[in-house]
Amino acid sequence: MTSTDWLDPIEMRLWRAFLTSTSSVTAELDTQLKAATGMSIDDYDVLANLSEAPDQRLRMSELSQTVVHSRSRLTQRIDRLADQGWVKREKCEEDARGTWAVLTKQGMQTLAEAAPHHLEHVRANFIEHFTPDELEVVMTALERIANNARTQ
Amino acid sequence: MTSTDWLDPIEMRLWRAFLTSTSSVTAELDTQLKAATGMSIDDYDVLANLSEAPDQRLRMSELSQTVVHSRSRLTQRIDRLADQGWVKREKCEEDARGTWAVLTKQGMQTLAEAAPHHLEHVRANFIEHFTPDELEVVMTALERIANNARTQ
DNA sequence: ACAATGTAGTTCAGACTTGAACTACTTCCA
DNA sequence: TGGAAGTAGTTCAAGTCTGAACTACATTGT
Repeated sequence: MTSTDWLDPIEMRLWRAFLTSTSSVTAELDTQLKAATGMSIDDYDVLANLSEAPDQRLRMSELSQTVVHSRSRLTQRIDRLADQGWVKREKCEEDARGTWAVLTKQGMQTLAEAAPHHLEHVRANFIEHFTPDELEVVMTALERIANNARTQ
Repeated sequence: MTSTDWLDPIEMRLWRAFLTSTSSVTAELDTQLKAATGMSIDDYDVLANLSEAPDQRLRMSELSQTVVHSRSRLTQRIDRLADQGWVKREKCEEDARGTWAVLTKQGMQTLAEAAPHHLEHVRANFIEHFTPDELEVVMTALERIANNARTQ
């Protein structure tokens, strides 16, 4: 008996494809983004989420959930992004325990410069490999999984 | 203009769902596996791939591709797995530069003990969220992406 | 033959992540 | 109203990853 006996072959192929596609796409995009801009794909993800938030700001705890970082990991990422001048912290008035992570003007500009190049690579390495029908099905399924995890 | 202008909204939803589902599923499974067995999901992945290889062995470079690790990362992972007694290195006769990573008997046993519990969680956190039709479509699409990355 | 180029794997320093412990504030409820 | 329990965020040490530099062997072309 091998370790595969507990998932049938199709299920195992799905799981393997998920693991491999995940790792290789993010590794590839991370390399490209670092070479072009010096920021990692996780840095980009933080800046992009802040850029779309009301007032370009999110509470640390909310941001840590959306980018799927532990609290300490986010603390340290925001430290580094603040050193770069791309993000700043602001005290939260409504809750004295809280902190806002706020995108700076310079961070916004850096993101805007990085975006076209990065999204071109997202398209080339990921989006373009789906037919329109597949895109719809895969999106629906992965959103279900992402939402399930978020609410646990 | 925001960073999303370069992918249409559906494409962006797919990309976000991919990033989030990826991170949250692997984080969740990693936590569960570490609590149950002390090994990480990457450790498991290495052991599982070795267990299915002929003679329970793979060359370092081939293994580094299948688990999507840089060479130095795999070197260090195999160091740790060897410290645990789950894997050993053997010199490669055909190519004196080469090294085999070989699953030990103890590694096989540890994997066999870990597998049911782990795969149950893979099912609960991932597989069960797909309908049979979706499973087929998502698998096909993700395999295409994984293969594309492998051949670049 | 043999030099040039390529491939397999390791090493090392610096960067990053993990997870538990900690401070500070808030909420709950007797 | 006050103290017990919960939440927000940071700190720190130990563990892990990155990427460039390195050793050693193989292949290629002349």
